[in-house]
Amino acid sequence: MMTPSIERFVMHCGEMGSRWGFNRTIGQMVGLLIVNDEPLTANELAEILNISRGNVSMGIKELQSWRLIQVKHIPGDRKDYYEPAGSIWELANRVFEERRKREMDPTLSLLRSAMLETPANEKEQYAQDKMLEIHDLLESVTMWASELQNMSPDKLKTLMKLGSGVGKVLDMKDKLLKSGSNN
Amino acid sequence: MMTPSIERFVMHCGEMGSRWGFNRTIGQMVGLLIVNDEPLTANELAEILNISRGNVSMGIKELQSWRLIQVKHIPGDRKDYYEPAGSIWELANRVFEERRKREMDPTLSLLRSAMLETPANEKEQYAQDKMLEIHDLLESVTMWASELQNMSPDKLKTLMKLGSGVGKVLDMKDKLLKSGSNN
DNA sequence: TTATACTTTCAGAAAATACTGAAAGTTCAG
DNA sequence: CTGAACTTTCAGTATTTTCTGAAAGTATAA
Repeated sequence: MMTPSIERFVMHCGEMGSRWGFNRTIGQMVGLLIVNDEPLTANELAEILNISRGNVSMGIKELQSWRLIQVKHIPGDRKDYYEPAGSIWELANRVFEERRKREMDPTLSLLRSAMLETPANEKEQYAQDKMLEIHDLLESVTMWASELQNMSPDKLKTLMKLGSGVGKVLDMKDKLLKSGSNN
Repeated sequence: MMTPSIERFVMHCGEMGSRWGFNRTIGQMVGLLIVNDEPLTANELAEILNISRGNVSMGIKELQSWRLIQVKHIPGDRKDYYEPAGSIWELANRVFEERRKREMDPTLSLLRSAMLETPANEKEQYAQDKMLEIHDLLESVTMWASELQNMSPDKLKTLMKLGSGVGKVLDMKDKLLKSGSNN
């Protein structure tokens, strides 16, 4: 049903699934939909991956909540066909964003409320200091990440190609600003 | 044993644990060690978190493999005391790096080997094209991430503060290079 | 309306993961 | 060496997560 190299890829997605934030089956499903050259129905997914129809249905719901797949209707066919919701680049962005929401936002919100309390003693003061440090770091990172995500893909790609070269560009910027301030 | 606000933070770390790549207990352990103003022994961890001594021992091993905690010996005391292995910034870096290793490197290596195969038909050709796209994206991201991690924290912080302003700096760079090429 | 072709839901089963505690291992002072 | 103080290991158990399949739900054609 799958050629060996495709199967290897799909199974790998399954194994990595839980590290990427979902579970085995869901990893396999999205992997398969990405490398398959045409949309698949829920029944086809179940058959190809050897999992129950119910499991596929739950997986689809989850993948839709991540905005990674979408329904495609084929004229004259009542079945729901599924395909990736965008290019690889877009999918990667969605995973990134979704994980940010799930992994950082709740913590940020907990920390914000912790910052409002008045430390009752030395130990609490120490703890609050640390929490503030974490809060500030998390906040810069999330803000930066969301700003990067709003940049055009082209610019982002340029930036990535630049690599550690950004350092040089930053230095340049400083010099320019300094000489600019003399005007 | 813990003040309410500290307990709230530690329990939150437990709940987020699995999203961050470890499990509940390990999340609690690292959370507690971070906000506690002094190193703790394995027995203290077990007692404060109400978990078995054996569980603590396994958690310590895991946290050491992430390079998030380290042993501290107190003169004249045979017990092993544990404390965070560095500043919040350093810890965050380690988590980031470790996750990159666990979440991207294996996939990159699978994809590299998939690129060596010769597609047998249309479907395989399509799959290989997609895999190449994923490969290239993952590769740029990992390379960029590791370059950023090698930058000095100061520069990284400047870069983050700059936010989407990097776009402007990039434009500036282009202009400078262009005018520079006239020399 | 009914039959058909499809999808979703969810209770219970199966599988995976995490935890306990007792036993074995280590280290070191005396 | 011996025993006390500490740590690690791991088989068995508990908990959590995932999966199945049958029943219920939905939509449409006739």
